[in-house]
Amino acid sequence: MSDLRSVFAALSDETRFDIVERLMKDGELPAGDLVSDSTISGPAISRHLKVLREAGLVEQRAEGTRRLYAVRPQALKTISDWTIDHRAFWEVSLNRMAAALEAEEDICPTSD
Amino acid sequence: MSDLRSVFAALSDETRFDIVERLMKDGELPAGDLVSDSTISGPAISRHLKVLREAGLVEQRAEGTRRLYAVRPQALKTISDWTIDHRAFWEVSLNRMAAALEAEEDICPTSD
DNA sequence: CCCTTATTTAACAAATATGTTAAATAAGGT
DNA sequence: ACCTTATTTAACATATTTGTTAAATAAGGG
Repeated sequence: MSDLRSVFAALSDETRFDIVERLMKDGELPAGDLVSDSTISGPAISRHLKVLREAGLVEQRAEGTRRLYAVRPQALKTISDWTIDHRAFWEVSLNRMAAALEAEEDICPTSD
Repeated sequence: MSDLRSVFAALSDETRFDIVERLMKDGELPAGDLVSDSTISGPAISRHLKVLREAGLVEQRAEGTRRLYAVRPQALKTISDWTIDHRAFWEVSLNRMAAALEAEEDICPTSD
């Protein structure tokens, strides 16, 4: 799977999305902390972390018996770059829509 | 599923990702054109289009017997906004990594 | 060396996703 | 009304995903 698509696949799952947001907020955390936060089992979290690792969304570092996980900023940049690559399409479209809305207001103004 | 996560889920599939890129490149297209471009069956494409619609990634417009599909720019903006919301995390991290790399170069310079 | 803690792997069941073909629906032309 | 074209829905098989519990692995302490 392409880098970008596997990143999207990884983030489409709620558990994994929450893990990524948590790691961005709190920084590097041991797997155990992510398990305690979650309602699902350790093995399930462990497999989610593997999916995130394989998608390049997180990296793992050993410290004694613990495994510390952190978000790889490059993965976020990959997504950002994709939106930027297509900005010409969507930003222009949104502006045009806003303008059309304004023009409509002139014809049939609302309370605000 | 949250808006953002269902957008990610929709884009994690290659067929759907390709459809979205095609529609951004060429603009509004009838379902039939998307079928002819693809190696998979009409019904399969039709179901992919439904997933994209339900995720808010595309919108459908009827014109006679044809159904014209187009990417909804808001969906792209939703993704862009998410990366921007977290830019403080990933951009700073990347800069720090670049700086660390530079510092290392000073200690053990390479051929370039 | 054994015990505890931290984490992953294995084995399996249930749910979800994706493709296929055949049938249904809808619009338009003759 | 009937036929053609465009698209979707239905029914079904298969593959993938995701959760569970039990067992395996790895590091460190006594």
